[in-house]
Amino acid sequence: METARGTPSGVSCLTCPVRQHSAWQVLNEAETRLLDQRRKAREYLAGDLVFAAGEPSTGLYCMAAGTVAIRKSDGVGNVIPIRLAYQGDIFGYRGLLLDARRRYSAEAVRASRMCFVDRSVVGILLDRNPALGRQFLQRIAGDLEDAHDSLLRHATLSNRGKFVRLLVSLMSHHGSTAHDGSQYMALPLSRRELATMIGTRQETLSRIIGRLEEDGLARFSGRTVQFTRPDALVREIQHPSQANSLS
Amino acid sequence: METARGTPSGVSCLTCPVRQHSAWQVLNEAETRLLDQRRKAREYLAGDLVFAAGEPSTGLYCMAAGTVAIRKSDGVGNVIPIRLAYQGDIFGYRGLLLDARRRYSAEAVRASRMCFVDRSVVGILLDRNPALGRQFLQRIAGDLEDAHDSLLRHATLSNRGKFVRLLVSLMSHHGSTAHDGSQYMALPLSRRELATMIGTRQETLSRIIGRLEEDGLARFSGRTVQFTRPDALVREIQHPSQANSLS
DNA sequence: CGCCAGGTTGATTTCGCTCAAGCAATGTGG
DNA sequence: CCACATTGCTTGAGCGAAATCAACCTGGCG
Repeated sequence: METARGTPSGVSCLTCPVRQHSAWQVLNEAETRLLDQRRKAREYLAGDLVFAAGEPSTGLYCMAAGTVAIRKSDGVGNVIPIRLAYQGDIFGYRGLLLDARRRYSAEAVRASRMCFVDRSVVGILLDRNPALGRQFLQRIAGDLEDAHDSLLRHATLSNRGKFVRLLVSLMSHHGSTAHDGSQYMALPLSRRELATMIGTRQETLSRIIGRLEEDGLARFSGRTVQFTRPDALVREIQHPSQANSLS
Repeated sequence: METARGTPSGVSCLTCPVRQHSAWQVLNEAETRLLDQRRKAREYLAGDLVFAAGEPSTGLYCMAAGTVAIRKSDGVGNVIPIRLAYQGDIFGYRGLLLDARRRYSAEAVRASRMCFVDRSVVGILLDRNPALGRQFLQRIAGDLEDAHDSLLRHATLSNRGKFVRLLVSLMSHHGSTAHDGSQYMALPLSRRELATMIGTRQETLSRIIGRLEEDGLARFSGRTVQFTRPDALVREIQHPSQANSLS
């Protein structure tokens, strides 16, 4: 939680290091100033709910620091993580742009700081700057691409393959590299959730983890993971198995 | 193929029965006339490729009749069907709006007739009528929703459950109801493709089909399916299994 | 201290993938 | 018109992977 409180929230959007990587990059100075005046900085602790499925969409969120998990659930208690949002990511635009109720829940998995932008402000900016609409369109198209990639991988990869992919992707956001070339990170999700992301049970994941350790590819201890040979893991998923040889 | 040739392609967009259900519904008469003048009607036989992954996106397609399968493939020969497009559906907008190369392939699975609309025309219409952009945005968001639903079902449903869902959804587009309340249709895809849509092998699907017949829920013969008790099938997926009781 | 959530481990069974054979419908060339 | 190949689908046997059920461990917490 120190990370979130570390940076003061009183800074301006104009100087925000996040801006040039976000959808706001297309705004000019006047528009950015408007955004800055009307935004509301909010802080969340790990476990806090940002919004829940079924709520009306009142605005969108721009991540300044931390990690937020976006999850989808059906009516009978099944929940799957859809994606994680990090610094610079904007989320909540789907419901807002469609003027629909939230179909996902968003929960801070670390202490996080983000700016809330009300729908009225987004509407003004969209009217003034058509490029912003195109930005959001591209984000949604990117989300769609990700979802289809997941579908394809679910259909073709082994559980181990899926998990390694997931680990490598998480490492790219959460990881640090040590002096000896190994990489390490703190897992942002529980094993149970990691298991549902690859479509298996927690017990199965536990055994997969055991096998990865046997093979000397990674070391797990609580929430921390270390890739002892990062290149070997990357090679394992870049040289993928033809069709369904689910071995 | 008679279905496709049955309706003359010389009709105007203004009188097209498809229009009021499609994204074009927001166009006024002048805009519709422009669309009509610049569209190019094209005919495809079953098996014909409309576009392939990797091609540049030169425009979009509006289905007048028939069925088109949109598929995604990775680099090593794995292919999964993403969705089927029917009369009134528009496809190819993703690549066009993002000005990107095709990421999917589109193949006519029945003889089909569709109108091709060049990117220049789409650009003009988007500039003139902002509501059209919103229409496409909603379509993409809908596609995203579908993809996430698939992910959730893949993670939670049994193979049988997934197949029944797929059947019911296909029936809603391809099916007819008989005098005795039973429903029937001709399957638009091969068993192999149906199998990949639910993430299994064709042999497994064959056994699932056998079990459905044993249970007296459906009858299969070649490409035709009959739901003897449609309500029982719907009940099977509406009263879904809690969590992963993959029985 | 006992309780609980999160995680691991083990024993058992079910499921689905693989390999292989067979079969019906369709096509092809002699 | 017949031998033959091809394609789409079904069926069977064997086996490996993963789900299930259950016990157990660990650390955190009232």
